Amino acid sequence: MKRRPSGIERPTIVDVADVADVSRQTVSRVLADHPRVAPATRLRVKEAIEKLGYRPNRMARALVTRTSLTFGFAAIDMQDLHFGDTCSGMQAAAREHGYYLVVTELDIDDERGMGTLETLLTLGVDGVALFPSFLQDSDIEQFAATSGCPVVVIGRECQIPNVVSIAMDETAAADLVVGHLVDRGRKRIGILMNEMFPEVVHGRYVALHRAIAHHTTVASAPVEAERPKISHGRRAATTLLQNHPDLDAVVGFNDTMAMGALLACDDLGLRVPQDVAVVGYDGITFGAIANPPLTTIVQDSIGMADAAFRALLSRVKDGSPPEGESRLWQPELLIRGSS
Amino acid sequence: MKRRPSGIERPTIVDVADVADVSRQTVSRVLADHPRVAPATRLRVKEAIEKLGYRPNRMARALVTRTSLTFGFAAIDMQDLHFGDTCSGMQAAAREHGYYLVVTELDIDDERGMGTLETLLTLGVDGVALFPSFLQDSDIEQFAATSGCPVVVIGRECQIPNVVSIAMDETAAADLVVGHLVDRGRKRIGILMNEMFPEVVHGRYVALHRAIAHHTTVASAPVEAERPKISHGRRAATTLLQNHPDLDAVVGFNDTMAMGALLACDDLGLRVPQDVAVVGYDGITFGAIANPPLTTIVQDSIGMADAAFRALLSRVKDGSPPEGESRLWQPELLIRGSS
DNA sequence: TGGCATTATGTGAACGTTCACTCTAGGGTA
DNA sequence: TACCCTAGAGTGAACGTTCACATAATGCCA
Repeated sequence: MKRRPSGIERPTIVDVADVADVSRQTVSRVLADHPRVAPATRLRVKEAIEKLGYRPNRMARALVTRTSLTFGFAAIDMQDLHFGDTCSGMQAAAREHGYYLVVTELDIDDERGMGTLETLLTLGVDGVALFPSFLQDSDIEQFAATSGCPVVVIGRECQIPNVVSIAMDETAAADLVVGHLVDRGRKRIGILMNEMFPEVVHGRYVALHRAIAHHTTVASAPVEAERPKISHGRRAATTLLQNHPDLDAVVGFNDTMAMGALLACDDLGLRVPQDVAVVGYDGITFGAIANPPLTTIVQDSIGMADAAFRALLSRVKDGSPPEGESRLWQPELLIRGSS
Repeated sequence: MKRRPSGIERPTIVDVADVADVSRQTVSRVLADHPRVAPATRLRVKEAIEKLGYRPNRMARALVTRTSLTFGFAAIDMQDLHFGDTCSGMQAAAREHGYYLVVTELDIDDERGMGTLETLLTLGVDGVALFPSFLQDSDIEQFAATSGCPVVVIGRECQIPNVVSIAMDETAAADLVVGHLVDRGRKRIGILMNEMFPEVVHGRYVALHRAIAHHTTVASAPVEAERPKISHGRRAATTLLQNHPDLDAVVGFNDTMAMGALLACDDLGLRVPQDVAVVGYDGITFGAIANPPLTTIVQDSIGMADAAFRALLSRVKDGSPPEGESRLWQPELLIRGSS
């Protein structure tokens, strides 16, 4: 009696072996480009593979090798504009090295998102990239310790044993932003913060505060926190500007919030950049069509994605972290019309 | 001698069985919520699972059941703004049903993208969703036939045996757009087309042409085709408007191109909407902050993603397509300042 | 008591692959 | 001839799970 539930039967290595009249081990050797196969045999096997349309079963292979040539990529939010760049970049790097990327969205509702990560493990990934994970450092640390596979955190600096973090230099970015604003004569800067995922947000928050204290005569900056969406940014900026009429600059946690701030300025009859300068983070394309075009901090998403992949790969290969694993990525300031 | 290459040993079902002092089959039954397990035994097993932190190995399970509870989601472009919505929606639906989604980006460079799809199969997915696939119908047909798993195409209507397509009603959308423009007194409409992926684009192209021929006195509309990016849209719109000074409306293939058209109008000193009306497709958030805010066609991405998942699921479960599989999704017109 | 369901649990094989090892034929060297 | 080496190919076991079947214990009824 057949067990196979339905559908087409995909050929197995044994089918190939039968057709080529060799053992399955020989087929396996051809697949792995093992040198000790006679040229004639190799040819016969390759023909059989072609003829049957055989594709090796990665699951069976992973079961015995304990290596799936697959990395997991766990993101908070696939609608995030960075996600696409980073994920594409990692996919490209992975493909180049014969790896496969399994992408998943962490479930925020799930208690601390750990459940989804565990499921990723049951899939047999060899390593995991967390795209700016909202998980707490302690959770990541525990996961890294018990998962038995390398872990990389992208987009957020963190000091966790055995975890590589690929992140932008927030201090440098804040210096660029605040320095630029001060150069343009701004004296009083307000901040639009992301109220979600404190673990992710904190570094930028602190860096901006420090830079403002350092570059301006005012020791602290007023802050309004909301979700990182246009409408929320608009609301937060309205509140901020109404409560602090002396502000002559607003820095958004990201471009989306900053674009909300542009709308808020319009609502309040404030001219940008004459009355208020607005700066964002991320360098999203749509910043260019904002009115006025948005000044923003850009980072090398693709390069960071590539580094993340290489970090995982080198960990898997020889267990050691790659060179310069914790170097911070330098941001650039893209000056446009809003400042 | 140990084989395990490195890292933590994850407990297996046998470890659990040892601790709970039962057979592995009993553990398996507890995992599957099989009724024929004594309550006391069930409790003991669950405690052992908890104590060891055991997670079943999906690959081993998939090997024997020939079912991985995993669907593949293949996208052209993860930076596409629809991608996030659709993918999130499918993930949510999948998670709800105990399924897992493996997301991958099709490699355009790869000869017709088939290689990536094949790799997806070696991962053992139970079904595949193609997010608006640039693959040719014949390739999809062949893939559906040889893969032995259900295939769904999202975002593009196609008539392929055994393939469910989840798509918006392009005819209705074109009628909405053109009808609206004609209502506002527009007489001469130009089209900004996507030059990439003819298979994906064709339906919208034809529908718009038909609607224009039907609603206006002009039998045909001038078309300019470029890549669906802001800068390309700007260039295409400039060309279009310069070559056809009589145009009083421009329809963009998507919001991104339409936003390029807004810039082009600004470049050419044309007022929107007084001189030229501009309409896009997709309803992306940033359309709201364009200047003026962009009129656009919106579709229910989440609902479509959900339907795509259910289509795959019902195929896997009983081999039959779900009810009303090929119904088209109705678009809505979101009227804003640009028309 | 015998007979027969019914419930709870265990056993061997299988899924498709690779690993560690064995076997064979042929050639070179002393 | 006797010996060892090497290239080429094969064999059984293992990876971690579930399936189909077998077994043991229990309850019920005649």
